[in-house]
Amino acid sequence: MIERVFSGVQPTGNLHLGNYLGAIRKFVDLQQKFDSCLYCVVDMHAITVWQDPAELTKNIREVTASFIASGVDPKKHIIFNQSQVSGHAELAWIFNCVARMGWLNRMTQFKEKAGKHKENASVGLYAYPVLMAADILLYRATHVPVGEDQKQHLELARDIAQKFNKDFAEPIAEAGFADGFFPQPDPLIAGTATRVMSLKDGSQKMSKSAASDLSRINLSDDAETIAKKIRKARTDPDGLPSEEKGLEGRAEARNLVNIYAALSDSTVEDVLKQYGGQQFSAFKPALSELAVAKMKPIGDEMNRLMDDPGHIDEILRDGAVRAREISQPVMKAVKGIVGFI
RNA sequence: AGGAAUGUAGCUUAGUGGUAAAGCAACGGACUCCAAACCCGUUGAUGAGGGUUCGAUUCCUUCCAUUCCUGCCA
Repeated sequence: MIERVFSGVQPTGNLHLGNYLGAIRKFVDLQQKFDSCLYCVVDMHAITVWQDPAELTKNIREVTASFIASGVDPKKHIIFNQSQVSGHAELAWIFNCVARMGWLNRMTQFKEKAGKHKENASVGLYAYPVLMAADILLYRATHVPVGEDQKQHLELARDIAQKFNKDFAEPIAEAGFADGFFPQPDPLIAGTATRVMSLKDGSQKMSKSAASDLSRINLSDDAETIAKKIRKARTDPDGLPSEEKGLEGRAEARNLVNIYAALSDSTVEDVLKQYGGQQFSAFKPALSELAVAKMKPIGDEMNRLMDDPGHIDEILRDGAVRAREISQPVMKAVKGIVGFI
């Protein structure tokens, strides 16, 4: 069975440094290691909470642009948006009938997102993890880069794959698949998990929904804005320690060092070796120079790409065609297995 | 499906038939190695439509949304 990576990013709102360091940038490394990578703009997941249609269109293009600007090769691998490949929806329905309500009731992310108003959440939000399982298994993907918060969803995908294999063991065997039809997708925990925290509160993840825009660095921020945000980032009264241990209990300081390490492709240890003992007034300008140097080319390239939406759409269309080539035989087999004519 | 209640700023709340108030949040300044806290300042709201009235955020009415209770279905 060939190894294949599937990863999705939701086109909702602003992309920020956390999205970049936590996900998008990793795609570039993965495309060296795996022959087949699918990078999917999951627009169908996005609408589990209401999206303004015009904004959604723009956001789909923006995420696509961020992939390309970050260095993903849309020729060698596949960049596409989910809704153009109907197999996602078709397989999700079949999986809806495989997955059990009890499994979904346990999903912590639904509980968090729906909050106290569970009755008011969309059915789609509830069924979200099933669609995600379909995304992965539609391509019989073997490796899925996931963050901590998505681990539970991946486990559900494994459960669904397993139950499908078991429920339809006989027709699967008849179709010539000896060890089950769907593989068990594995999580890809990429090296140092870069968790980028809010610049205003080191205990919160950097997020597009935080009240203050100063808490995040957007991919669309210009050099001046990036510098300002880093200058205003929260710290503490001490200087930088020379060893990692000195960052204990100093979430904000650690976050800035983490960001520096991630952007410079080095380690926290190396950064502290260089900046240990220095004041934030020295470190912050260095960090902001580094951030601008790394982020600005990406932002510029995104802007350039966004100026020609037709070109982006063409890339997505081409990706969708190739994604369909992989998924159609899978879908055809699945339909046969469950007994559809 | 029946009944009840609520709707004021991003959030939590006040209030009045005559310029809509506060706390938190946000933003700016000051302070600070840079920040935080404190201090100073700024932005920002009556769900939508209709009616009564000189004047409606307030009274009436319709709609919409939300919350609670009861029932029905699964």
